[in-house]
Amino acid sequence: MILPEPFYTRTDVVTIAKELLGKVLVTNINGITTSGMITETEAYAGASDKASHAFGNRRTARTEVMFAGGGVAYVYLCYGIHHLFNVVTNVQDTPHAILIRAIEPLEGIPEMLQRRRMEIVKPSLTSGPGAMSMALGIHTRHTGLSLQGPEIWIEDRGIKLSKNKIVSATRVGVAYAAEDAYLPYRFFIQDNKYVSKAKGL
DNA sequence: CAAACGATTTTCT
DNA sequence: GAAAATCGTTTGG
Repeated sequence: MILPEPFYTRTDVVTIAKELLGKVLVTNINGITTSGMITETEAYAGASDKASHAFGNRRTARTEVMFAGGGVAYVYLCYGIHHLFNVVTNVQDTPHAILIRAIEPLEGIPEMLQRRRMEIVKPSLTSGPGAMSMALGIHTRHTGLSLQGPEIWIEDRGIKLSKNKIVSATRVGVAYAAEDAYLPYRFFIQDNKYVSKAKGL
């Protein structure tokens, strides 16, 4: 089943980040369906989180979509090339978001390989936020889209993860965020090959 | 209007 | 393991 809007509009972004592990992210772009199980996420707690683009309720053209109610996509460009896919959570005017950092490929693997210009499947296909977005065909033009489909959505396929498989750690690439850089807001599935190897621990 | 920066990835040593 | 690449967004003049 597709995760309904109330799943996203809850107020505890950390809880939602943990629950997204094991769910399936699906895209249908230009008629091509690709999907994968979410293996790694990071929570960004809006106004009170120095690592968030919306820290202190900073509103710009780019961050505006985070101020919408939960259940929409926030896609932005980093380092000029990488499209990073986030899920907006919480209620309207509270800019919380969850960065999806890695997935384990399920459907449309040939298409993902083609988009990444790779020939064989290996963990680098979808481990890491920029790589994952490219494999799924996610583009900044998809920012603001509803996660109820028809182009991007997240499904619960009944995958159960035992709690000791969920590991928390510090977030990646947020050293500039001072004390908030040490918050354990990164979550991933232990022993899964499709978790980004980026520095972080 | 111009300059600096980064929630990363890839490639080379 | 370390360093470079690269451009939209943000910030300052």
